[in-house]
Amino acid sequence: MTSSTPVPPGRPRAFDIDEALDRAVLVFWSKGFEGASLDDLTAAMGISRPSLYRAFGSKEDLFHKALERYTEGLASYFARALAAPTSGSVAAAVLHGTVEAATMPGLPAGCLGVLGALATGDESRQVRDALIAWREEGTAHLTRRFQQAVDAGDLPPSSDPHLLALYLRTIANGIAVQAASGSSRAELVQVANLALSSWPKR
Amino acid sequence: MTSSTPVPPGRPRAFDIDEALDRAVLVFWSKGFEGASLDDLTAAMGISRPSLYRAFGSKEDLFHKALERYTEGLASYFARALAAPTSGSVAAAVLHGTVEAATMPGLPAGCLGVLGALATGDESRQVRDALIAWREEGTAHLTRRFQQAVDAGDLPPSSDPHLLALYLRTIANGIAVQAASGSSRAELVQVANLALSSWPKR
DNA sequence: GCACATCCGTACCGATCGGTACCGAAGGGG
DNA sequence: CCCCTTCGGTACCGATCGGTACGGATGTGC
Repeated sequence: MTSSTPVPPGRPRAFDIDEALDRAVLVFWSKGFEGASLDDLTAAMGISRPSLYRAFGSKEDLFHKALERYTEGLASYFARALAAPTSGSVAAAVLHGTVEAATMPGLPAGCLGVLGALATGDESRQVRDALIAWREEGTAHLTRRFQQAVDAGDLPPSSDPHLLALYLRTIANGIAVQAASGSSRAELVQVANLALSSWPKR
Repeated sequence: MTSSTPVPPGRPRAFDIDEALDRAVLVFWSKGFEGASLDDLTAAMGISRPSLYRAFGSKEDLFHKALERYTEGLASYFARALAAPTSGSVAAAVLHGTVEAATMPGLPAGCLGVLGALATGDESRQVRDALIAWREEGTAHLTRRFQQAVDAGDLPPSSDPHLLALYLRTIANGIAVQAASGSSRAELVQVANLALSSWPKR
């Protein structure tokens, strides 16, 4: 059964193409497509620039192959979640899998599929941090507001104001990404209402 | 009362600085900080490159001023929402305001605070679209799965499989942004569980 | 009307971007 | 042993990036 490994002519490749692809996944994941320069990629992959182009075609081709590998690897929880027995267990598996994959120690935070065209390069890190602080400030405002609500008896004493604020921020962030992806206002209003249905009753 | 407008020496500015800032907001909003080139900005603002630097300092300074103006303008719904009478009405005002602001006809979709360091320039539009398609595919899978659940009696017949799928995607996107912003796994697990508490019962 | 300060825009800077021409090296097939 | 094919890296390409030097224009204060 040598047909599965028909030794190609010419000088053999001196690096493991899958291992190099794994390195590329990490770079795109943490820096995004635009933020990942060829120097970043070649340095992480341990190969030269022409080697990258021979093996993967172009930066964009490389990104698509990295996304594919990410889908079959670190994001494979999604496919497994679809096979869960009930809709509730599907939903739980999707969200818990997302949380787990987005917060893996030693790996970039977040999801390549969301941040790939979104994350930023080194040069504008200050801007990115400023925006994180901007969103953080909003969360802090909400936390204080919900603490007042607890104090006023408007929310059950068992409520966690910070959790509620973080919950709202998360929904709002998700809505922003969905809107930028083309979701309609009517759809997102329904999503918002569904998210609000789990709000604690007084 | 001329002290409030002490006519400065030198040649007066030939353009309205606030109007130019509004144009800059739209550019950063739709293309992100890195994706917005100086040519994009100067073309939209109708001023030359040195004029931009004299009036705003640098590209980064301009971004911060644009973010400030966005906060006080199109994102002012957030400050108003905090003043709503009950926590539930705060939450509803925040999410509905987010949806409305993120889907304003004639304005960029999404939120400058989320997409500012995230959106992409023209050059990688194909990559961005590919990622949108990637997330869309996931939503489609979930929709089919939940349709099966309805057919099997696992979900109430009144359930909307597409809405449930979109809801999950939105939460997952928000979780990814939060994770990239530094939220811990423990926090996000709580957020996920809260989101799951509104899942329809059989 | 003259000095001064600021604005205007053209035309340029070095750095970096993604991508490639080129040539020596390393393998298999005849 | 030679040819062919592919891989290796150096050194380069044009384009674009953010940022600025500079000289002419336009206003106020003396």
